[in-house]
Amino acid sequence: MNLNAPEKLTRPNYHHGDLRQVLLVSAKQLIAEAGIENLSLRRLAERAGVSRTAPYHHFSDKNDLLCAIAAAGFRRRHQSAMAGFDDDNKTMLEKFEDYVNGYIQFAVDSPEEYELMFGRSIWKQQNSTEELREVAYPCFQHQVDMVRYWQRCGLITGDNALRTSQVIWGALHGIAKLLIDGIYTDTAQIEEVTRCAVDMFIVKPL
Amino acid sequence: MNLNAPEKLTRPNYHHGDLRQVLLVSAKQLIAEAGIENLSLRRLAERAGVSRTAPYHHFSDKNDLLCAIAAAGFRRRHQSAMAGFDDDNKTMLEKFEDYVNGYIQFAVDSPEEYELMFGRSIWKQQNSTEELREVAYPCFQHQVDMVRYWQRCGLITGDNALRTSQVIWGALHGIAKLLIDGIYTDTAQIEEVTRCAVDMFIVKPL
DNA sequence: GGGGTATTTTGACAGTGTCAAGATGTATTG
DNA sequence: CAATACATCTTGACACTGTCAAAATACCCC
Repeated sequence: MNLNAPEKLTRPNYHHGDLRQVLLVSAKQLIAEAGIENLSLRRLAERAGVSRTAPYHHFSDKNDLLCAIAAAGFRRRHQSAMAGFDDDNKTMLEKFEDYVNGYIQFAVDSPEEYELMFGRSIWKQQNSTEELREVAYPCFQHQVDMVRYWQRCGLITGDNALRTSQVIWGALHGIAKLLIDGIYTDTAQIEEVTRCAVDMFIVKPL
Repeated sequence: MNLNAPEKLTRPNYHHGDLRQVLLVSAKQLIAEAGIENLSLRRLAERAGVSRTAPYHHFSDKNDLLCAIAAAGFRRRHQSAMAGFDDDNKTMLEKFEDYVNGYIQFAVDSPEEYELMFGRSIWKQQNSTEELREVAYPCFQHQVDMVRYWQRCGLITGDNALRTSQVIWGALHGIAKLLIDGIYTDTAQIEEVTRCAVDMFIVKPL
């Protein structure tokens, strides 16, 4: 019937079989290549060898897809952060340093994924999926727990772990954003800035 | 000729006369109402009572328009920051507190404008106009100068004003972003968070 | 096999930014 | 004053976008 249907040649079955997963990894690739703002469902479908509206049977929305990608990112990030913190061979200072460095490095290494995970598009005005929230909140909570630990160790001042954690996370988030959004243009200074951040937050030994 | 041309009725002259300015203020309104992502040149033109492509004779691009709006925002912000800092009736601590509070307040009061000014869309990959850069960089530089002042006063530790300023600005930027992007959902805590930030950055009196 | 459901497709609609050509004013110059 | 140059505005068009409705196709269970 339709002679201009190359996808039918590359795909033996009418049903794709694993479209949801393929869309997710393909979207991640597309985002890494061209940025979030250049991700379109249509191009995504084309890459998967599927019609324009096929994705809508696996994701209710474009926003739904973005939330799913972000949720995967949070899972990955959370595991990495926990692994770094639970390493008993490290001193508390090393743990803090690694946390700071790891946070910035994650953002710099995958700026587009970071932008998606912490950007406004999926968080503003009830856009976030329940799945996303369920994955992200433990991630946020873990940061508070770590800060509480460092406070009890005496590495960080203050007694309100939540507030302190909000400021520290804010600093890391802000530095990361200013870097990957192109405002801090000199990315060679990353190491110096993070070191300065660590110095400013820890209690100085006399 | 064209009977469906209501704009011709509301506008006596063929030439608008002040379209560039009207577009700027109209765009600012539209952004404040519906957010940056909902700003379209077409709706903007419609509001100004002008055809879709008329704006292109005053702004080469949508990006060009956004940069112009952001530049105006930087001018406003810069003046406000300078006025607050040059007030000789304030102690250095009060100046710092006012700077921090003013920064967060500016972002919370006009989240969409803040998003535009410091968002990636106009800064990433050579998107920024020369006019924007010329207005914004003094704004950034002023923050470094203030930090240097506070360091010399002994209010803030460290000897590298640039690095310290980058961390402090990062913290303010990050907190602001987490607030206005909807990740810190509890906006009632704003005051507490900013106070905590001030406490963490200043040298504590014994 | 038959009916129900999940999946995919085609068609369509309302948007978007932006380019090319033409129309209409204003300014300047001869 | 007339003619020419220039700025400004408009219409038409193109290639995109997200998303809905309806039809087609394949899979699954009774």
